[in-house]
Amino acid sequence: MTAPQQIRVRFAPSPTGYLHIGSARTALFNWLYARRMGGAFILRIEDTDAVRSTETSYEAILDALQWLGLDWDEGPLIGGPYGPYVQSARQVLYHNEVQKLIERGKAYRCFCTPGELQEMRSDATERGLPPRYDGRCRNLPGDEVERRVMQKAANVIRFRMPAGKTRVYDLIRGAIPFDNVELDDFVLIKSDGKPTYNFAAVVDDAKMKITHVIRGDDHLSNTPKQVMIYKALDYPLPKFAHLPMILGSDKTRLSKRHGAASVQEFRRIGYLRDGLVNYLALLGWAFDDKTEFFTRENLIKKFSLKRVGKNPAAFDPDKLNHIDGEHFKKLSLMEKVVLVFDRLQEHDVFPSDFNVSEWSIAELNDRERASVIERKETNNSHYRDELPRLAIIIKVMGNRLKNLKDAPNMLAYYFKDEYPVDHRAYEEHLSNANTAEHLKALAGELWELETFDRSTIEKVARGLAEKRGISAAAIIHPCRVALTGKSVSPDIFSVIHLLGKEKTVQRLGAAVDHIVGLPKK
RNA sequence: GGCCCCUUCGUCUAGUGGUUAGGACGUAUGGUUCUCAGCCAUGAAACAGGGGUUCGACUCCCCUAGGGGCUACCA
Repeated sequence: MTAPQQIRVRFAPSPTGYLHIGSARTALFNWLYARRMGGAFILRIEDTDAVRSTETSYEAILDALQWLGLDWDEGPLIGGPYGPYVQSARQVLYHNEVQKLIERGKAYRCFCTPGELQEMRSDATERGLPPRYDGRCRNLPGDEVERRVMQKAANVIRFRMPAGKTRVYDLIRGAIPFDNVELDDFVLIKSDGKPTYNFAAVVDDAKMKITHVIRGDDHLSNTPKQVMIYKALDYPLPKFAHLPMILGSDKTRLSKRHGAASVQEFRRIGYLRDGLVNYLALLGWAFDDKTEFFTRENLIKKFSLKRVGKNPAAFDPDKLNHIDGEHFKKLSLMEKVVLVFDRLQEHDVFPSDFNVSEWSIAELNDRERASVIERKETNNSHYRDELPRLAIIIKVMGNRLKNLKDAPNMLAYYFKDEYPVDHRAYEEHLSNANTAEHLKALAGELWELETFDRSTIEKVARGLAEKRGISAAAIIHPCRVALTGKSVSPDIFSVIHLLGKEKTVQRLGAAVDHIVGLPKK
């Protein structure tokens, strides 16, 4: 009995842009598999495309992975026994390996120019043949090759594809047959000396002892070529698992025109990382017929490659919102407060000239009060005094605030005088002269209050309605629009309380002015 | 064009020869309420099409269609 070999998987992005949501899903599945199996998750940067690779992108990708919490066991920043983990630093390796192939007659130098190749292809296409390399440099005599290399003639190194068939075994799709003639004498080393993706990936995966290659579906057609390289180099073959693609709502490849497409965009919008991770896990994988909510620990516990599906999945923002919301809902009040607080700061929702006085902390229970006070003392933000009131606001908002991302817009009216306004609500509730009278009276009574807490406010408002012989709703609805700009909000008496006496009276006054200023009908 | 992959409600999916084809998102209706959210109740909504195999196909095979990928000195 040999000890079971350690599972090693890798995520190998090329630094040519932000971390795309599809790549993030690939990274996640690799990470989950590694964590599930007690294996190693390796990060490798495939920057063999000198033109498109950038340093900014490299940093953005690492940053996105860190934010997602997909920590790697070997790779950039931390190194490892099989480094370096950036392909541009592994040149020598590729050359040694390709040298072996040349010596074994499994690869050869090709001196064809891009122009010649282009001609070759259009020629073939014209004659209705598949465009392939015609093999004209396949059997150049050795001394001829040597002579041209000495002359520094530009050349690439091609794989000498043998005739026959190659079968790929995919963990998700089973056996897939390919005919080698379709594979072509593809390029291993470009004329700039850099390896192509197919070659570098194989050498690195082999040298890094990768046991499972889990990657996007778009690589499936590359796999037989890679299998041929493994065989030519006598490398042990890893297992392959090709994940279905993630598509946009129109079932075409997900891109910017579908809205957010990169991890950093979702982060900026305000999604919770665990919400995004949970949603991504559900794209192409399902644990059973009902479970959808997963913490990352549970994901690790339940993940398996066997339950990965074959069909491409369309990205559904609605469902993401829902899953994200489920994670937000599970947060404790203080966790929400901290998150929302930071987010409001990022969105400049705390203008310095907006002060709310005369509200009470009585709406919090003892435990909540203690923890918010502790939080306030340890927070060093300029706006930390807002924390207690924010805690009450979030409590009062309850499940109306479904996602963190909505906080700046939904809560703006509590913190500043410029907030989104629904004009239809104004027309509906703030257009009647009687309403102006009611609101004026309400403002007057509120202004006189000694104790400005929720129950007193409610008593006053309802009492006023009774005195004036109108329904409470006739005051409540206009009041809501006057104070929040919308026709929906939490319990209006709580809103009044949280806005404080001064702001409430001020906004009621503005609403009265608005009605009075309306053209007479 | 060639090769390869994929195809269950609008979307994500469960399902592995015999099920009223299940769940979730979204959506519709009613109830509760100061609005909304929530909650409760009730709906609508799918096996791409056609051939086989079989006593019996969503499930197995073939074809067609549609979508996707590869076909680069991109990854």
